[in-house]
Amino acid sequence: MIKITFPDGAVREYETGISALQIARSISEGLAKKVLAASVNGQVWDAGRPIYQDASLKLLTWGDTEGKSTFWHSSAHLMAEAVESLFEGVKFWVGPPVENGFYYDMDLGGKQMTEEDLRKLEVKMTELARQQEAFQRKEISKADAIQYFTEKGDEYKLDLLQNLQDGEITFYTQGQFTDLCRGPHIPHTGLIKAIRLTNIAGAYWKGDERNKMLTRVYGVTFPSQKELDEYLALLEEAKKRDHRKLGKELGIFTMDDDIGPGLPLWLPNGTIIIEELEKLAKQTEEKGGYKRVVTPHIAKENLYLTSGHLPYYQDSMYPPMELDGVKYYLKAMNCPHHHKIFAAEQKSYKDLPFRLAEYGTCYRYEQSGELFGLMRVRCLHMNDAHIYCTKEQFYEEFKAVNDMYLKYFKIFGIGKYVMRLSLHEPSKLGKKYVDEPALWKETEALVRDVLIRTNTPFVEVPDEAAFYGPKIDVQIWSTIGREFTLATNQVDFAQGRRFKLEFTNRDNQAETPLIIHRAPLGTHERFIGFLLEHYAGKFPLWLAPVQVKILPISDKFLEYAQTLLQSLKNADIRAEIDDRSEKIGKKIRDTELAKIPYMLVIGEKEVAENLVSLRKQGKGDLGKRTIEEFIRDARQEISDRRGE
RNA sequence: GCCAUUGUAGCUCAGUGGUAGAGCACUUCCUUGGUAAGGAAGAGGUCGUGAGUUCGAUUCUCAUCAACGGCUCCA
Repeated sequence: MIKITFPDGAVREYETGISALQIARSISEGLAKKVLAASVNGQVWDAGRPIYQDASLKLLTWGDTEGKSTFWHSSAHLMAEAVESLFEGVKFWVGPPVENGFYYDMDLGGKQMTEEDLRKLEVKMTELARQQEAFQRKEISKADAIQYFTEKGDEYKLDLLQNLQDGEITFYTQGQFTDLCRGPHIPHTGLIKAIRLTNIAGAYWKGDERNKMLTRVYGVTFPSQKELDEYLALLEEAKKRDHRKLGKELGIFTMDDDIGPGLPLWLPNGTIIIEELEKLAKQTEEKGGYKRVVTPHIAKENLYLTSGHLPYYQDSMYPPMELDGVKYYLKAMNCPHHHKIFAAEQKSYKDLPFRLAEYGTCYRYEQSGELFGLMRVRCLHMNDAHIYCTKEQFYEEFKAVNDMYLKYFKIFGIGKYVMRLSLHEPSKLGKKYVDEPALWKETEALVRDVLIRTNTPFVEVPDEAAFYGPKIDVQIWSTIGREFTLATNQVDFAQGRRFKLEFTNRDNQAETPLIIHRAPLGTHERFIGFLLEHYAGKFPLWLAPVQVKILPISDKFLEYAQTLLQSLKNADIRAEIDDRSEKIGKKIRDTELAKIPYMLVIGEKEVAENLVSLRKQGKGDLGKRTIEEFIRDARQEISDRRGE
């Protein structure tokens, strides 16, 4: 007999060799039907695998992350089985679960897969699932495994086997399909009730662009049709919040073939948002002791040779234009320009920290396949600043930057974010990173220290630093689940020396400052793209391009509307009159759809009483008040930069 | 940059080897209506661009550009 400890602390005895599935069945048949896998002593196992020793046990179902990923992993195998039956000679690479479903990479031997094939595969998968094929685990020796795949002529699985040792190799078989796999899997394919293969994509073998391109098929499955339907509905919702769609509908930005890929044109509404964001940044930076500067969009080649950017990033800079035998580049970053401003006047330790801020326009020739709406563009406006400070000042400065991030997150209601401490990879010194091992260690420790001392939660990620120093990237998620890097906060020990930046210290010695690069609001492009999805286009009052729409019941009241408009304009509130000869219902509907925060409905009664009827977007009628009252409240809401 | 898909009116989309349609938006007229769509008429496209096949191409083929989905990349 063995002792099994359950998550609630209960301990029960079972016969040696009992499986999690049998235990579940002993509790209830209903539970047993839902069990997908089991966590045995913290390890995820097949639910049907016998347990021979005392263990802690957690039954995993659809509600558990591991249960879900096991389900999707098994679904990938089911898909592979279907693919094998429809595409003879297919060879598989890997098929893991992902955040929303699974994929399997495969070599179709020159054959092409189409959307129609996906539908056929879905049918085949459903058919196979109905047969309730059990997933059978088999431990196998490396020699036998190699023999199996050699006979099959599968070089991909043989490649995988190279890195595996005897004793850790297992095969899983369901129906006609056998795969090298460490598992675990769900008990049988019959649990997979709803199947949707979502798309076909290319993916480099082992993620290396020098390798062969494999075919990757993505899919998602569910234990019931209802859940699939809900998932599809969610995708529909996400589509409506897509910043590219909203950006067009709300007149924020546009792209034009004649301008060029990745070069957005900011429409008047979008420009208002840009100006409001810059106002916020200027106010915040003013308080933080930053000085504003403006620098040119181009510079001589030599500047980027000095900074060290050119050898690292030449391919992603627009090619140079040559004038009088000198090459000029469009700037891809603002730092070298700011360094030159630091160097323009003699500096003493009394001038430090020296903080320069600029909403700098940069041009980056991003690979064509990288371009993505506003999120990834070739012309960007960066909320950039550089802080030149001593090592002693570093902690306070870095902390102040961190605090600034948090202040912004509060204003914009960004609740979910992850700070990623990006470190260098020692083996790539001199290639991807500046070859200064001691300085890397020192600055990485400095940054880690700030995060720890300020109790900032963070994760460490290796091999993601900038070439000149470690950095903190802030990862955020838009409400439709899109993940991206918003802000970045970097330490730079390299460029100060390269530019021979110096200040005179207390001992009358020349010293090189540390440089902090920071961009809490990222770029206008990415941030506004994010905000569009974050707010679903319903901007808070302070950001809304049009804040108030005046809706006269009929054009008899246009004159009164004009006096209201004038009052609003005098109070710096962005307002418009809907002077079309439409019914009030139509005017309200159009204003609601344009996501304008406030509507002032005026008719005979309002004119007689010298009032306005206030209506809030999405909330409906709020009743009557004087225009002065409305202006007072609206101005307060704007100056508070209120989110809701 | 690589693999796959898509490109028709301002927007969303239908359609065809014989030089194109809907809804919304737009213009004009009628309507002056009280909290999410009043009515009528009209204007608008050399079907992404270039070449080829064909008596004839928006439709078929190729190339090219762009967008979208991934991969790789992101100072």
